[in-house]
Amino acid sequence: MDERTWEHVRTVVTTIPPGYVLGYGDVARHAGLRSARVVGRILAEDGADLPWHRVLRSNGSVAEHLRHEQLERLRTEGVLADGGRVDMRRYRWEPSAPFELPGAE
DNA sequence: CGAATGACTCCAG
DNA sequence: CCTGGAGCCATTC
Repeated sequence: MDERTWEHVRTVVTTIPPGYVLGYGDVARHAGLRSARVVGRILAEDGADLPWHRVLRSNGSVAEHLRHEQLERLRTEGVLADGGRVDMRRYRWEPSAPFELPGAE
């Protein structure tokens, strides 16, 4: 793994504004990666000082061992999870359209 | 080098 | 909408 790759991932994750989230796959794309698993691995090892809680699965669920902490952190930012599941359609952050009205499906 | 593992994703049923 | 099963990528044994 190149150092640059890690930097890219860190940059993307840090860029996600509070109140919004991204999927591992999304972060992978923005960072120029092709695998979401790699993003997960990087966050697992180097995500301690990053807003890693703003990254979740594409379906809005999160890994079991992180479920509690992650959902709690998101909740403090206004991202509410229903049934242990976050509404990606509502909170998903798109760099090109961050001004989409919340709740406006 | 092959097999197992994990903060994942997609497709079928 | 929920479950399984297969695919994927990099790392570790």
